[in-house]
Amino acid sequence: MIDMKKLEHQLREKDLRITSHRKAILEAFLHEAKHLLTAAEVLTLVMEQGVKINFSTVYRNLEALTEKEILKRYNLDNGINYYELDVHEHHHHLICLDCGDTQTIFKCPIEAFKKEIEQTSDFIPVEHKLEIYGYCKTCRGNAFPLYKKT
Amino acid sequence: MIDMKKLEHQLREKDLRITSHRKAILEAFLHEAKHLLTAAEVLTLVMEQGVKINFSTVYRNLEALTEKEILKRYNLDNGINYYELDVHEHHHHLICLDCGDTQTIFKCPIEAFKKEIEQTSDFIPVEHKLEIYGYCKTCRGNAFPLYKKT
DNA sequence: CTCCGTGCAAAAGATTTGCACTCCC
DNA sequence: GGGAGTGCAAATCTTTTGCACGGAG
Repeated sequence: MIDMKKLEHQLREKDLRITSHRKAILEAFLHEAKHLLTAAEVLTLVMEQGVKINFSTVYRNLEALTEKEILKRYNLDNGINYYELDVHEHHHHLICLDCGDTQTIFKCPIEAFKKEIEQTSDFIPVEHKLEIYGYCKTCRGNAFPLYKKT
Repeated sequence: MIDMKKLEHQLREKDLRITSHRKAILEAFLHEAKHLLTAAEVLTLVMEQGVKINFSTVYRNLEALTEKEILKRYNLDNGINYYELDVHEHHHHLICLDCGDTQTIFKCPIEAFKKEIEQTSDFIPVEHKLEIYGYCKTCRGNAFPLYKKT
């Protein structure tokens, strides 16, 4: 499993200094059950650890950590960037329309589809963006009155 | 096929007044080969028709037309909203990483996958977001030096 | 001691909103 | 003529950047 020790190792390996802010940010990702976090959420979580931090620092670190493939960035339907620890394994998210919680699924129906596209059209698929929105176990009770959207 | 006459009919039906700006905006969508347009592109295209228009008007109309299901909104990977005429038929887009052009595909590999999720997990899928990024016929020539991203 | 990292403030880019004026129905 | 639609400017929200200072290696 991934822990702070491994993350610090990765930082060193990738020429990123180990600062208290950096550690607090990664701590936030490690301890937050909800996998996907926005910059604002990261800021709050770091603050809650008692670490004073600025938005620039959050953004600059999210950027640096993403670039070094320690975090992975997702631009969801609302246009806001979300981040999670990069597990280096292709996956997608099930996102609850009610509580916003996310689950990860490692099965991907797109790879075969991409081959099909490549063979039947003039387009060369490279990457894809797939998110599935719906209702999680906890919220499905509240869901049914709304359960009519596409 | 969809034309201005039909669009005007839809406007009337949905209690939206037929204004010169509204018509110019829809005209832009009708005549633009590239299906997906940003607010900025719509503004430019309307201006090119010789119609003076303000950004607020563009945004307010894109919003109103989307709400009435005359347009459909997509939030792409870059976090910007794109719009197209709502054809009321489920489809996805192939988006060229080089020139930004989009193709529409009506085949969707997700529906079956959603059933699978519903049966094998506690999550109730409702809708999904899928876009496939790659290189179009025109740009695939330039593509190969870059063709290594996931 | 040298840069990388940080805070602060200001800027940037996309989008929204308040208010007064305009014009469709 | 009444209310939806528009222009303009200012505000919002997310994210980026310039510059001077502070701390990790």
